[in-house]
Amino acid sequence: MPKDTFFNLSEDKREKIMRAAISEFSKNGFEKGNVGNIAKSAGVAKGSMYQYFENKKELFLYSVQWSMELLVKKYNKYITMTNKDVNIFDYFYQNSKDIWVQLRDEREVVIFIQDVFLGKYSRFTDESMACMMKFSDEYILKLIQDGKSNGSIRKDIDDKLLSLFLTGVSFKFKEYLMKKARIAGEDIVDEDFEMMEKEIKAMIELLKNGMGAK
Amino acid sequence: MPKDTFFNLSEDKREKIMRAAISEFSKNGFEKGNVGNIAKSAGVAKGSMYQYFENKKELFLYSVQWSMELLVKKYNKYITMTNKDVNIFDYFYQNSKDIWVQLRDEREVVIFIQDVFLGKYSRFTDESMACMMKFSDEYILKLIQDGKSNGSIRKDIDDKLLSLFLTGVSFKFKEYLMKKARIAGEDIVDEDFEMMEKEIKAMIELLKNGMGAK
DNA sequence: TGGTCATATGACCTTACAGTCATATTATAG
DNA sequence: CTATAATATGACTGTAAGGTCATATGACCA
Repeated sequence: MPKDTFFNLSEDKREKIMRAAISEFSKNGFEKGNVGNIAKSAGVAKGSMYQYFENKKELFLYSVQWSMELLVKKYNKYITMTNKDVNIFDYFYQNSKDIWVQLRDEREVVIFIQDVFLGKYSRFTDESMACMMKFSDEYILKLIQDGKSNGSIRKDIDDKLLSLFLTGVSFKFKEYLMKKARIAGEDIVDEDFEMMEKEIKAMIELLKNGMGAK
Repeated sequence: MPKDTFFNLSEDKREKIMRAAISEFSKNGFEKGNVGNIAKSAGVAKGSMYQYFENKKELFLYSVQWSMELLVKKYNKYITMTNKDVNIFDYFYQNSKDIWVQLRDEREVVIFIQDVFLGKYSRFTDESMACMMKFSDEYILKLIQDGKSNGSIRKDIDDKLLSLFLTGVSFKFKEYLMKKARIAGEDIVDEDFEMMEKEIKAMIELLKNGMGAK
């Protein structure tokens, strides 16, 4: 957690610092990520960074936290998630669409967070991060159990394997969406959006009925 | 490519060096991976490492190459792959089983290579590595096209999406197998093997027919 | 205006390592 | 047995970057 000094800054300045950090870590990873650069991009002195954060690791971990909080605040990500009666396929649909929308105006933050989840910064088996992952895993598991009891998911396969199956597809598909977004560039047109929506639906069809010919 | 001096060493010594390197990079990643440590583990002087390799990056890249070659040599991985009439589901089955078997006696090498493929060392968008990935992607695509024409794979979904679907599951499942292997420890018993075989089959069932209730 | 406290700053310190090099050792040749 | 080339070695160098600190700046109060 950052020092008090950091929270005494204006919201604007804090945001500038965090965005600079996210950008640097995204580009160069944790080890090569340079605190001096971050300071420069944010328009503060390097020494100041150490008035705000204990060390580079704390800065990194707070970058993750800040990003998550930003996305939650802006898009209510986890509020929609905790609704009752969420079908796992609807969840997949919503989640994919969310990411696509978020990529429009929060490209860097979304890419950063996805990389964190995809294990690019795996040297941090930090508890807080492990906790986030576990939380997400457990949510999926719950959806699976619900799906089994309401008859939308087959019952003959172990929950753990179903979860593996779903998250595997999910991760890969997100990766793909992000690559597409990168190619599409800054502004994503409606045509891209329609295309992408079709692909999400095709993916759900595969999740439901598999790739084997019937 | 290492210098001539390296190839003048005995096979044993070369192996010792490469295994030391793989172990170090696996444990600490590329940036934190220490050439001095590698030298010490391999029982040579640090200076010698620079008689063998131009720099750390070359050492790393050759570690990848060496690992691949070892696995191919020991298990004919890519020879079985290029057989005619390979069904994509059989391929998945064989591939998963291969990894499990290989984990028994080449744990470190397999884990290293998997991490490379899973993008843990993603700062290396090296051509040679990108090439490996592309090769593997294209093989999958070919299997999908074959599957479509011989009627084992549904035709109403785009190849690219099918490939995404399959590799997503595949990656995640491999990750899972490796985690299990780590837990099982040094020696994997027959019971583990049977359990794992059941799980592979369940996964293939999901790939074929999906997770939706029928 | 002067005093006190919080914050900003960048020169400086420290450390860790990648990479070098002069020298020692060993192998090969004549 | 000597000369020469190839290789091994580890002390040394250079440098990048994380982290510190004495000092400057500015805000707030009396």
